[in-house]
This record gives sequence, C-alpha cells and structure tokens, in this order.
Amino acid sequence: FKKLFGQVTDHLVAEDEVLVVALDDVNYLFYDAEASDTLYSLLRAHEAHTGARIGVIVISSDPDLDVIAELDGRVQSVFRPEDVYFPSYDTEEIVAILRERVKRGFRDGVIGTEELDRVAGLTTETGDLRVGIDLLRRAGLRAEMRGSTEIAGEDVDAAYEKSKYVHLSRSLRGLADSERLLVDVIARSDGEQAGTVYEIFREETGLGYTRYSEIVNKLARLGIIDADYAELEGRGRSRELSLAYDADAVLDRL
DNA sequence: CACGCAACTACCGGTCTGCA
DNA sequence: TGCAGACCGGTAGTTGCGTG
Repeated sequence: FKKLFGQVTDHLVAEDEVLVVALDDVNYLFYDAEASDTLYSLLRAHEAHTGARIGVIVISSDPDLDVIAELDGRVQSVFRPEDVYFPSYDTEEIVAILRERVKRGFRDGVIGTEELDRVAGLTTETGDLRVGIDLLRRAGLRAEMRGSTEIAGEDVDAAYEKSKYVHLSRSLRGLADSERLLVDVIARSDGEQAGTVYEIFREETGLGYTRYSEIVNKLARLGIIDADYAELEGRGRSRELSLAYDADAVLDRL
C-alpha cells in the first residue's frame, strides 16, 4: 500500500494534478471498520507527501448509517463534505428502469405488463433494484427452460425464491473463513446467547473472545445476523444472536 | 440505596505469520 | 527486511441483580 500510494502521490505532485476519489458503497468500509483509515490516508496525504492534493466523494447506500458521526475525530476534522441526498426510487421509477432493461434484454412481448408490475412490486418490497434485475434474468431463464417464449406469473414467483437472497449471497461471498464459520455456527444454534455461541465457536476455531466479538459485530452490521440485547438475562447483559435470514437459505449459500 | 459482582462488550497495544 | 493482516491478552467500561 505504502509503495503504491507513494507512486500515486509522486505522480500528482510531478504533474501538478488533483486526484478525486469516489468511494461507492462506502457503507461496506464501515462494516469492516476500515472507513476512517481509508479516508485518513487520502485526506491527509499532503502531510506525508507535500503538494499532493486529493479530494474525496463518498456514496453510502445505507440510510441508517451516519457517515460523519461514525468517523474518527482525526478524520472529521479534515472531512467536511457537502451532503447530497438522493431519495430511493419509487415504484414508478423502478418500473421505468426495469422496462428499459426489458427492452434491452428481451425480445418484444416476452414479458407482459402484468408480470412486469409483479416484478416491480417485489422489487419495491426489498427496496433494491438489483433484486428486480436478477428477477428478470431468472424469470426469463425459467420461461426458456419450459420452452416458452413468454414469462408467466409463476416464473416470476419461482424466480423470486432465489432473487430475494441476492443480498445474502453477495454478503456471504465477501466473508473470510472464520466469519463464514461463525455464520454456520449461528445457523445451527439460532437464538442462543452470545456466550453460548462463543463456546461452540471456540471449540471449532480456537479463536479468542476478542476476535469473536469483532466478527459478531461485523455480521450484525452487514445485516446477516441480528444481535440484540436480550431482556432480563439474569446478571449483566447479553446479546442474543440469530440469523436475519432463513437458516436453510443461509446454509445453502455457505 | 449504595455497592460488589457476574457476564458481558469495547478498545488498545502488541505478537505472529506470510509475502514480496 | 518491511509491511499488512489476523489474532490475542489485558483491561476498562456497561448493565442489572443480589445483598446488607
């Protein structure tokens, strides 16, 4: 990193250029607690490499995440961004976007208005356009498998059983071995207390509580598991760990 | 009602290891 | 040899119950 970054900043100084870095989906950096270090390197580059000018644009797709508040003080003091808020797509906009995809991806008449509305409705429910696009693809393939040139309502419904998990598949794919193992343990002991789950986790991995706690937090922030403080748990407080998805769906994708 | 304690979580400094 | 990532131990902080 140091070597590469040094080359970049040297180039900026030599050519008298300004680098603008756009970080799409930054929320994922927060889930890994990497956001502050990343922004710090970029925004304070001029301290280590005099004359290097770097600006940052950050794009978050998690409305519950307060980007500025979650950053370190040392980053907050140099990162004073302008906020631009983009509201999520409404059903009408989703339909328009999906219709455009349909036009490009399918022959005329492959999907009717009724079926497209159904896709749009399911997409609105999950709040993610990726679900809708995946849904079109799967429904189309399913119709083709049946030897039909038209997508039927049941193609959409059957495809949705897979498409609704695009988030899950994507999240799981990015996990390290020990993280996947913990997901596996939680899937098999759903709803247990943090301490109980740790016992099993330690037996299988030999890792310490610190690492365990960090992984639990990461999985919770990714939305793979729920880790809520349980009410009335004898002494002190304890978190209850459970999957945010259907256990079989998770185990299938591990 | 203050206090200690159990059962956790959060954080920090540091070691170990693999890689180029 | 230098670096980055994974991991650990120690310790401080949080919470709510039991106790005198």
